[in-house]
Amino acid sequence: MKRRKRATAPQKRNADATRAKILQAALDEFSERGLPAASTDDIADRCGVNKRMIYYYFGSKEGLYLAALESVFERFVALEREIDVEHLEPAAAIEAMIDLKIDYYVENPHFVSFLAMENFYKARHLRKSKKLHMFKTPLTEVIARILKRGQSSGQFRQDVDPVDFYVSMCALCIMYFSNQHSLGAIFQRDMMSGANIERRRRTVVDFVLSYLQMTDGARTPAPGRKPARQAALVS
Amino acid sequence: MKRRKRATAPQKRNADATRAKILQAALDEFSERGLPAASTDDIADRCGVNKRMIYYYFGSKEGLYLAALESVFERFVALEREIDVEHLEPAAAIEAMIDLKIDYYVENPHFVSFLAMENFYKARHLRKSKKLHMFKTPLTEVIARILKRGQSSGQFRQDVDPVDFYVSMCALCIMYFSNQHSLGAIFQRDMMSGANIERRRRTVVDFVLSYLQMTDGARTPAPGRKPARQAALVS
Amino acid sequence: MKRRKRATAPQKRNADATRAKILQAALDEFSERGLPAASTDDIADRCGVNKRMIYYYFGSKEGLYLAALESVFERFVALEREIDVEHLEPAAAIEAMIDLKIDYYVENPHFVSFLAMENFYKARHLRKSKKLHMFKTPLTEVIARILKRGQSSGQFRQDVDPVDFYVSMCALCIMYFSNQHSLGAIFQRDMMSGANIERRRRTVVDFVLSYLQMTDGARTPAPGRKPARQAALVS
Amino acid sequence: MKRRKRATAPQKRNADATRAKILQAALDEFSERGLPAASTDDIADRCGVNKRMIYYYFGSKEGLYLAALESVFERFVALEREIDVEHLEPAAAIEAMIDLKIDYYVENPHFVSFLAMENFYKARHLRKSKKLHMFKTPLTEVIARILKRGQSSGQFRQDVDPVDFYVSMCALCIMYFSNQHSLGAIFQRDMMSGANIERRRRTVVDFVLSYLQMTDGARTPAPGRKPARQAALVS
DNA sequence: CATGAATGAGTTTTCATTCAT
DNA sequence: AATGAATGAAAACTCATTCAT
Repeated sequence: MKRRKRATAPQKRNADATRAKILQAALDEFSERGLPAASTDDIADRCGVNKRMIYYYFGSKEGLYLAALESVFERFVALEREIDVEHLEPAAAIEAMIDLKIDYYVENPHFVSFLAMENFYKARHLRKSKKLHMFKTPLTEVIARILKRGQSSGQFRQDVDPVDFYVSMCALCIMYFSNQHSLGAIFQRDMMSGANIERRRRTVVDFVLSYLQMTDGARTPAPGRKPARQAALVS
Repeated sequence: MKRRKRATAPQKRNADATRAKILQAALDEFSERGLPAASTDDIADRCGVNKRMIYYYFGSKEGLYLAALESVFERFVALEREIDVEHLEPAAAIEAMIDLKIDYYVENPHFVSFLAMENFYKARHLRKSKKLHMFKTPLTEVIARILKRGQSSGQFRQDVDPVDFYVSMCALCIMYFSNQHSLGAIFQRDMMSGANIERRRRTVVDFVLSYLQMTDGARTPAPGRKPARQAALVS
Repeated sequence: MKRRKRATAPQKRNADATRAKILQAALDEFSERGLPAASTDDIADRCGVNKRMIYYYFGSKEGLYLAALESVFERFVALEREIDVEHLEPAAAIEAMIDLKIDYYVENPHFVSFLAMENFYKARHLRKSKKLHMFKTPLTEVIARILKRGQSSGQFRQDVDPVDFYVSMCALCIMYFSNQHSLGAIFQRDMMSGANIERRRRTVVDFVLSYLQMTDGARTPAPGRKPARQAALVS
Repeated sequence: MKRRKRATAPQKRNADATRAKILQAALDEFSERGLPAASTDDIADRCGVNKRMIYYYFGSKEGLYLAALESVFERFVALEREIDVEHLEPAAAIEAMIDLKIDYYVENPHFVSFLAMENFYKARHLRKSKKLHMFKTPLTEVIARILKRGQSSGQFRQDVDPVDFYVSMCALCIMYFSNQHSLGAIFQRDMMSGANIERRRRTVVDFVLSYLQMTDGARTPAPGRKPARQAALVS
């Protein structure tokens, strides 16, 4: 049904504004419906801009997706770059980072969606991005410094790989949000209630600090452990 | 990407086999391309079955997706139901469960994909499933029993919520796999190498047991912690 | 979605019964949805008979339609053949025929539907019927005899063509029913209420008898009448 | 019945013309084949317009059907609105209206087809039309005024309901055309020959004026009339 | 007689993209 | 810079009909 006349008047000639509007609409559309289901018609409708402009500014639907993806990652690493925890106690610094992440995921569901989507597509587009090198999360370096401080003061265990540690911390923070819907459906909980999010935050902090403060080798090893089904891992 | 006239001979009349073939092809197609991008033409071609049969057996593309989703979850909970760790030491039992999960994710990338996809779509289809009640992971109960054993023997801390704990364990296990591509691209690592997977496995076990074995309140609290930006959580 | 197992057990071998069931279902389906929209699947479902049987007994969907059409017309002319009005006064005989028709249309909406449908399709199938000759309505002859009686007694006008008269009588009776939905929508009336049908019945009788009882030429002629736009009729 | 690649050159950009072409083709296709059998492919081919344009302008096949239906009705009531019979003698005015109708049906078989089709579908689409209120035929008011004039001059009977009368007049006019094919097949006549149409016209005028000019109660009542099978009408 | 499974052609509809202004 | 109109390919889905048992 011939899309009803937009209410808005034809665009003033304003390249930056138009571009920005399209990008914002793309962020919404892609994170709601995913790359293949997103429609250029809908994106144009969402922002009251002529569909042709998408091609003018972004070349193609995929070009627009890439731009949206990059913008999402840029904002994210920009925030991580801003954090200043060097003046805090090591444990407090770790907590601050966990807070940062959790707050970010709560407030930026777009990021969570794009990250999941992009992983579903095997990071096909992310890898194509010329800005990929900019997305190396700055936190790993911050973490490295904090770990060092905590280790030299004896608060933290010694054998921690920063990247591996970062992944663990991240996993504890993000999976709750990225998988909120299946968890919610299966456990019949509203994962996004304030109380549940706070509980999550405390659990994450507890997990991470427990790990860091555990004296190396102090924990009871599981006796007779063998590297389960190692064969399968070769593939 | 062209299709057209299958060369294969007409199907033998065998309802179960045909249904199963379609389902398997759907598993592959959906987990590779996602629900909207998956094509019924391709699914039919993949399994050499007339496209019409998809509608005969599953009613619609979405019906087929739901059937595939359910089959993926059924297999998963079936495995979790089989596990027998009651005879193991609590710590060893926990390790065994982590092994089970990690091995499963390594060997069943379909599951990881479907889970991510379904969450992307806000569990829209999962919630529609009449089998949803069957997907309540049996592990939470196993975990509850093991925790109790570990707690009464004094090995484990007291204040552990089984569901919350399950989510954490799960997060540590699965996020590495579900996000392997973005992590791999950003950190320039092959997350699926045997060595990396083994390292991951050890880290997860370490995280989880550290948490469980930490004496309650023993870890240094981050001084002056306040419930960061609680306001934002109200929404 | 693979049509759910019929509740009924597989058919007993009973040719006539099966044929009749299919025919009845076809009557319903065709008169509800029309020939092109009717589906053999639905017809089979409606009567709990295997779809293949439609082809066994009727050859094709169109063959079934023709059989349904013929059955509808056969029942109709059978009724008209039964009527006995020879013993009634001419006017009463006319009234009896109008009653017969109106009652029939009220009670057999299938007939009204099939007649409209078949006319929409330019009587394509009716003309193909080998039974067409049987459908020459017997009423025209009954009418001819009654008119003669009424004319010789001086009650009825002389210049009446039986077929033309039959068409008029029929029009007054059936159009109210065949067009009930557009009339109902436009005039916001429930054409099928008992009161409205009765009013219709009286009006029809009034129209028909007024016409028949009018002395030839008695009515005021419209002065200066010319055969409006005759040219257009050539086409 | 094959289509495929139009040979025609791409359309000039002219929204109104394209829309109009599609609508005209739809009028033809729908009135020839009916809503379900009509094909958007054929409609596009008929008017040399890209099939996609049907959806661009009308949203769906059903949207196009509704637009066609509305256009058919609009033209019809527009004509009825134009008629000016106030200056004619009452009887002549009635004749003029009958002429108008019959001429219209002869020249606009589309209207007859759409009306029959829409009634077959229980006025489903007509009722959905936002323009339904515009289709209340203006003739009923014209008729009311003429009847009043004829009644006060003593030419016409007193007890005439305008809507009921309109339906009768309409029935006498249209049924001959809407049912021309079954009547033609059964009576072996060419209903559309000029002579037959003229005879019809005279009969209709005769019927209608006889009814109107009949002195109330003057006609011989059928003795012992009882409201035949009234019970059946309750339902 | 009766049936469930299978087929291929055809249908509406959607979509990213480009044209002409 | 911006726009409404136009396009062709491909998508999901439907259907009458036939096969094999």
